[in-house]
Amino acid sequence: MPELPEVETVKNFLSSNFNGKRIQKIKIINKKLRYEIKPNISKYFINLIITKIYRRGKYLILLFENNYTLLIHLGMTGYFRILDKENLIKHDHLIFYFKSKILVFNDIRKFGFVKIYRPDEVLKSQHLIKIGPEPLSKEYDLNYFKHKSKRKTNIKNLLMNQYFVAGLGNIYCSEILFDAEINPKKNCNNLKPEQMKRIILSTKKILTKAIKFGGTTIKNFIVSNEKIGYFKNELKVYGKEHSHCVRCKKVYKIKKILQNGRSTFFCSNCQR
DNA sequence: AGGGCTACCTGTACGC
DNA sequence: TGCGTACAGGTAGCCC
Repeated sequence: MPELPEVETVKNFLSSNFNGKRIQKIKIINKKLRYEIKPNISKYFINLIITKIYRRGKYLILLFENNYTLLIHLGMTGYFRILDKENLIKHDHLIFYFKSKILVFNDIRKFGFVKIYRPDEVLKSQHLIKIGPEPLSKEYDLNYFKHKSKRKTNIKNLLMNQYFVAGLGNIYCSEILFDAEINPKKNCNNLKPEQMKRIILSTKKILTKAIKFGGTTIKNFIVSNEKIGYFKNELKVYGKEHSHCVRCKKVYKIKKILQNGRSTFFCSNCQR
């Protein structure tokens, strides 16, 4: 599920609720996620305060006062719930007990994970060492794009590649390319600088707007009762095959195709 | 080397 | 109602 705007929303939600808060107890319900949760996880974090919560790409990093970190990925269906009292449901895997709140990690498909790292190790971990720049940073600019887009694939797959730029997923790649008026099948070797510029600007514009709306709710993106997920109403092409294009107004021009086994949505009339 | 395919897991929607 | 199939926002490891 969660792409950069959703993970950013989760980060803000966790920060506002648990930054500076002390974990009293941790309970593993099911350790078998993508990677096994260390059975001795309590040993690292019990009675310690969360000092800062970061996001890098689609990853969450929780920093504790003893300098150990939790690296968390939500996979496709991972999410957090806050409870007043323990009230578990199917696919709850990990519980953090605070003084007055309980934080539960739930993940139906178990593609997510929770790993323990020393702070000097987490950025050098296999997950973070090779990923590309943050799309909202100054580093992701025309100069970067020119030098790193000399690839033998199409622009959709390039944007999906976390080593090229971190945090974009299947929804936002379609939305970004629609906004930039670029055909997702276009070979990234053939992009003109002017088109690269449009992709960069659209990336920043769409992500910024999506974060402002609290990300996109599709199925499993639940963050307690917070007002989130309203970018779903702002989607222009994702999940809208056979619709008319909101830009060129031609009917039935939103097509769904497969690229690298994933659905791509685009306007076959105005994305060139 | 890097790009494509597949596996991982569970739920849902749909056709028959 | 039930069964089989396809598909769903993710990554990573294998293969060529």
